[in-house]
Amino acid sequence: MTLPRETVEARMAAFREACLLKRLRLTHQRIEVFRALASSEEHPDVESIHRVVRKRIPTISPDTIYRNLKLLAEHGLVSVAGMSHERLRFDANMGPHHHFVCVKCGRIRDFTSRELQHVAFPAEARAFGAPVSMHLEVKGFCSACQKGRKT
Amino acid sequence: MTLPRETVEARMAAFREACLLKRLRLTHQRIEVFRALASSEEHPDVESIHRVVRKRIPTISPDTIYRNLKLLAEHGLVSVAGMSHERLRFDANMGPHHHFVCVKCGRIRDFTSRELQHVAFPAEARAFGAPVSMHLEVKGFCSACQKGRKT
DNA sequence: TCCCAAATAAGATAGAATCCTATTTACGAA
DNA sequence: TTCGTAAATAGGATTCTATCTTATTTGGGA
Ligand SMILES: [Mn+2]
Ligand SMILES: [Mn+2]
Ligand SMILES: [Zn+2]
Ligand SMILES: [Zn+2]
Repeated sequence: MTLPRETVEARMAAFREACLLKRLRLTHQRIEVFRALASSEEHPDVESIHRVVRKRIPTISPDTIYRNLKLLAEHGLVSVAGMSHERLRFDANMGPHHHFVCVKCGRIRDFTSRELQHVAFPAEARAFGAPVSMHLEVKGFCSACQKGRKT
Repeated sequence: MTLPRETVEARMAAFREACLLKRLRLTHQRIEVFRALASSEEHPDVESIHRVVRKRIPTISPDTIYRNLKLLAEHGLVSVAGMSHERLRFDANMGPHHHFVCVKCGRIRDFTSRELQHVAFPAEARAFGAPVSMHLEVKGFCSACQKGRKT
């Protein structure tokens, strides 16, 4: 809620534009859900957004927040922070390494990179506090899922 | 299950060693749970590990898998793949950027890095298929959580 | 203004992860 | 080896997030 008003307004304008283009109805619920997210730098969860939107639309249901955010994510208007939110998955490889994650089948493959091995914590990240680890996640289509993919 | 036997045996030996050192009891359940994970490159979930271990210990409960993996993760003997697994969190910032995630309070902060901006997909990752995006996650203690931290 | 597919509200449901507790067990000490 | 005890387990109960179902409402084109 600390974003400059003009940034939020720009996002709102782009949002309305994109919804018209994509034939997504501009319900007040949808607009207020997006506004709450677009006004935040906190990467909020559904409950947090619900608390905000309920001030303007007291009867809005959590399901509407979920439904809209999922829809907007599918249309590339918002994104989900972090990795695909499935069940917990574990790793016995405790050496430093990175992951290639297939966005279709969910398979996770390890890799190391001589280049990246020596990359220090970015100064921009260090400004936020004390980094302790770094993990690169490359998302894409694995070889198996790549063949037989549309277009 | 395609890992060389000697790799698995080395991991088992290190595991027993670490458990003795940390005074973690070497129960059959714990040993077999670790063995199942240490024998896999698939970053398996609890259900998958349960299926494997049940062949040797038919009465083992899923709770025992969860409990042991959580314990072992706290002791740094295994790790959890991907980012902290809490509820879904959303992002209206659709530009390319990375995240600093505080391991204590869970706060997520955006940053960009001129260096990283121009890093191509690592060849090692490209070998697995067709990469589409890349995201760096720096974990650490944010400034607020850093002060007043033990040691 | 009318129409209807899209969207919503509210409760039901599903599913992952954790909790509870009686029972069993690993392992240090005698 | 045996014993005592704190740690660990099994299995059912519980919690909690996210999705689904369905009756009702509504945005927006005609
Ligand atoms: Mn890995
Ligand atoms: Mn972000
Ligand atoms: Zn795949
Ligand atoms: Zn913090």
